[in-house]
Amino acid sequence: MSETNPAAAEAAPHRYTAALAAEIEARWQDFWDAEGTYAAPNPKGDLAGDPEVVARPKKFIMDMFPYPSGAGLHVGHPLGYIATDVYARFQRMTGHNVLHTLGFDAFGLPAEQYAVQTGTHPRVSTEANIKNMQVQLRRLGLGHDKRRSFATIDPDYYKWTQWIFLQIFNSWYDQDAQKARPISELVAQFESGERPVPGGRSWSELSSVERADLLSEYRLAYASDAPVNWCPGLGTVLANEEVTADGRSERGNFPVFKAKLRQWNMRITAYADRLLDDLDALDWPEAIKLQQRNWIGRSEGARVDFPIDGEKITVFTTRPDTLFGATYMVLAPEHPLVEKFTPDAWPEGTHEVWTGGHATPAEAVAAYRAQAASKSDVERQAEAKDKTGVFTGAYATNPVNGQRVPVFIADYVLMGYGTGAIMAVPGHDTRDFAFARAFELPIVCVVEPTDGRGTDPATWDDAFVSHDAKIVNSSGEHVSLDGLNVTEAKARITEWLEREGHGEGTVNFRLRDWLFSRQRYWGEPFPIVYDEDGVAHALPESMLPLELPEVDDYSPRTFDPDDADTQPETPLSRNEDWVNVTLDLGDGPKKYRRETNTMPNWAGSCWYELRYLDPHNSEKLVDPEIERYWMGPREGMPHGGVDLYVGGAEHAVLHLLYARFWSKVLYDLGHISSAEPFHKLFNQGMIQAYVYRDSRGIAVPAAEVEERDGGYWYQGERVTRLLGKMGKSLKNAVTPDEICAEYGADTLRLYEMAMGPLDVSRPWDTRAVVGQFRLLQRLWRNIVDEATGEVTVVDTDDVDEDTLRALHKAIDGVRGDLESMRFNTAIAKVTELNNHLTKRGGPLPRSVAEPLVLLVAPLAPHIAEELWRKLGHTDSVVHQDFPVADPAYVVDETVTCVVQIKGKVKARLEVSPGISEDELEKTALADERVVAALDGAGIRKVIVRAPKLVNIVPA
RNA sequence: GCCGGGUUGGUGGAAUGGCAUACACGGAUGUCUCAAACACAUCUGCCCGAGAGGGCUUGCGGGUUCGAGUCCCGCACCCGGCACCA
Repeated sequence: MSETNPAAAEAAPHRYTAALAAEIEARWQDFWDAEGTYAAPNPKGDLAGDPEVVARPKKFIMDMFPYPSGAGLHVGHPLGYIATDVYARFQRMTGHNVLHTLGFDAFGLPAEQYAVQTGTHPRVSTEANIKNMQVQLRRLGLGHDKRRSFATIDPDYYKWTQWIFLQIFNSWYDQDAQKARPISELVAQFESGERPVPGGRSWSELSSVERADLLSEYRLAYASDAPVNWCPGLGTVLANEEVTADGRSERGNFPVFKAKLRQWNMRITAYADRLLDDLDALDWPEAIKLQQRNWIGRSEGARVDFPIDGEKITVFTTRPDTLFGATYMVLAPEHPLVEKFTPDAWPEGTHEVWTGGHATPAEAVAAYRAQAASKSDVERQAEAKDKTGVFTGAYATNPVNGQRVPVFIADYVLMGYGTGAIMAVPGHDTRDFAFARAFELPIVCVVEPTDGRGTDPATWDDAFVSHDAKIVNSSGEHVSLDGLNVTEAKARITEWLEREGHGEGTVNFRLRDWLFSRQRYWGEPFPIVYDEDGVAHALPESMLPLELPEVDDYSPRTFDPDDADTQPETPLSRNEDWVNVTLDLGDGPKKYRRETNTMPNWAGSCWYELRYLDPHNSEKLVDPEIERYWMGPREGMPHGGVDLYVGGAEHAVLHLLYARFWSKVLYDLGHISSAEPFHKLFNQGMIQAYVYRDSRGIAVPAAEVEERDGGYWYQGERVTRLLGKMGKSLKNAVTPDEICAEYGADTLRLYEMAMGPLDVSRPWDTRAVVGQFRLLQRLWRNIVDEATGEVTVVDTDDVDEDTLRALHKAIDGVRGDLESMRFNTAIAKVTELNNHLTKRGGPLPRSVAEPLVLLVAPLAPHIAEELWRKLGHTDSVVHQDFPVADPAYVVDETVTCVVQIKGKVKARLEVSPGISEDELEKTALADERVVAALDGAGIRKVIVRAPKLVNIVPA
């Protein structure tokens, strides 16, 4: 609590109060800014500095940068920033050149929506939010190199985002070399004939449109028609989670249609294998690696062609070994071949449940498609248990045994995965089994069950799914798999399929290309123009940055909510002067139309680590020497990258995968030396907060809830307590500003670090913050006289053993804890030492006070800086060496040895740490409590772990 | 459903297979004070017992081990993520 009693303030005018903390903190924050205390020198360029510091080992310590929201920060936001700051400070004190800074991820939807509502330009509101956040963050004493900060909306920054887009646009993936290469090298291959042009003509015979279309097949950034959730009523495309279960928009409740839209894509799938393989060398949490592996979703299998009417349907299967058990096929409802094979009438004897009650196949297919299209993806998935579908009237042929198999459409098959078609093996696939039962389709057993259920599928309740069993009933004229195990059968059948031209072994990925355009205003404009033939051209580097133009209205044009045949009209497209331009792209002035989509929010965060290194470089994205210095490969980090990247686990796949992808392209093209952006990743937990709800379930202001009689009360009414997220809507937000005002930033920092291990979520408890405040007060009082403000430390060599041991044990423990980011236990060890010193009383020897202050410095930098100055030093505590423990004092003079009998503690002995096992055993067996407890019983065995433990096992 | 993580006092949490409950919050008592606050000191897992002391205890049930919060198997519950992935 802040000091309010005048009498007490008079008695202790120099007590460490909130007011004094505020004064100290403001003073040192000003000092650090003025001195450039946290400036990290580059080896060259405008940020070059002290060669001695540059020569040290480097540490690049980074946070996931924030989006500057209008709501400002609550105490949950800075958790990671404080952690990286403590770690960075520790690294500075252990001889490293530390790069630590923070920028802003400032393009995004909230600012645009605010602009639509208020007419305020997104730049205006965003920059105001950034300013506000900078004030809040500065108050925490974060040691950022502010020269390196930027926002992704700065034209100097997004110039390079656009430049990278052009690098990607102007590249293709060479499958032989397994790397990206400039598109000009592909053109040269086509020109020389080294690579044949599809269709048999020569490159010079192709029109410009044909050339552009061909290159588009190769470019790493390409435009294509992609299915999207189009909402005419809002005039925008929606993400899946913005669409309700019944296919309407969450906002406004308008209908949403699946529409094809010309969109930019990034060919991230070309990198699937490398993104997967390179994970192995990264120091990331296994859980996150696993999520990325699952997201990429590599599966080995085979493509199999099923002949139909002289053509074929190609399926992907991971179980080609079960081909003899394929009794029907299913296509995704959107599959383009469906119309082609749908006959005019139902074949003779078509089963009634197959037709869905429709008179013709065309009618049935149309009805099912309409029904599927009206449902959202979420709903299609929600109804997964009840298998729906309809017969197309067509039959294909199973290549392995020549059997006719009916072709269905069903929405459990997805157009976006594999080939959009499956062979159904109901005997050995759970979903196929359910579908077959619903539609009375034949089920065949081709994998011998190992669970005793027998080989008659009619008696089964579910499919038999196993990868470790014998193949049966799989013998045909041409090939037999009987008796082989699953793995052998896969190899045998794949070989057969390839030999006979019915298919091939293949690898399929779940990963899809990255949809890269948005119909928004507040994003990076594409540096792309279209000529009169509609061919896309890259702007030359000299025309970058392509700045966002002013527009009258930020809202997209809306349409009749029910009119599916509309197209989005982007805000940028309305600025005709900007859109229609005459440019000279090297072949004289010509008319062009600009691309009017903008890049997604991810773009700016895909490469920002690189710009921190060399933020003002106007010639290059980053100077190669500087990049190699901070991020190049090193011992233990073969792909290079940031030394530590801290952020929330919610970015496990998208952001981290996209950033890895961009790194690899830039690496392939020779722009950077690091093939991975983030060598070590750490996911901090969430700070949760209690949510109090009244009897109607409405959240009540958490700050006004009282606890008494074992319950929680708000305005006399009993309320219930649950753990939830912190935020405005749940009325439980606590801001760093209020904690700083009541206790100071050092207390807030300590509390956030002391709450628990950094990687787990834990609830905020404002009442408990005072504990860390008391720690700082006691620390202060151990060094400063509260009445006079004078330092009480004495210069003496005469320090008691207990204190030396307490000090060096603390140094040893805190060092290890900070290195491995166990900040909570580091603080506990500092507390223990400080409590020892409080209890000890008397003036502190300088040789104890100084290391104590240095131990605290990474955690509570302001008070440490103040005490360091009071102790007579004129240089900043930030660049002092972290104390090193004297091993002689880390071990105790005597240790407590526990004597157990059958694992139960029966006696404790004080012994020397160096005691031998024999002597310890003798001492233990001679102890009277042990003798009494053994009560004459013989001894079977004695386990001795000197000097801590003896365990006696009686006969 | 699948994948990942978790479950330790009134609360947040600590514990290389070796004294379970460090450190902090909260609580109790005392010293100081006219009184209170602050500070300092002592106590504070649960049960039995006046006490000495004894028994029990890391979600539940098994197992491995001289010894398990920690390793293995099964179950329950909680939190994330993914989801008809062929």
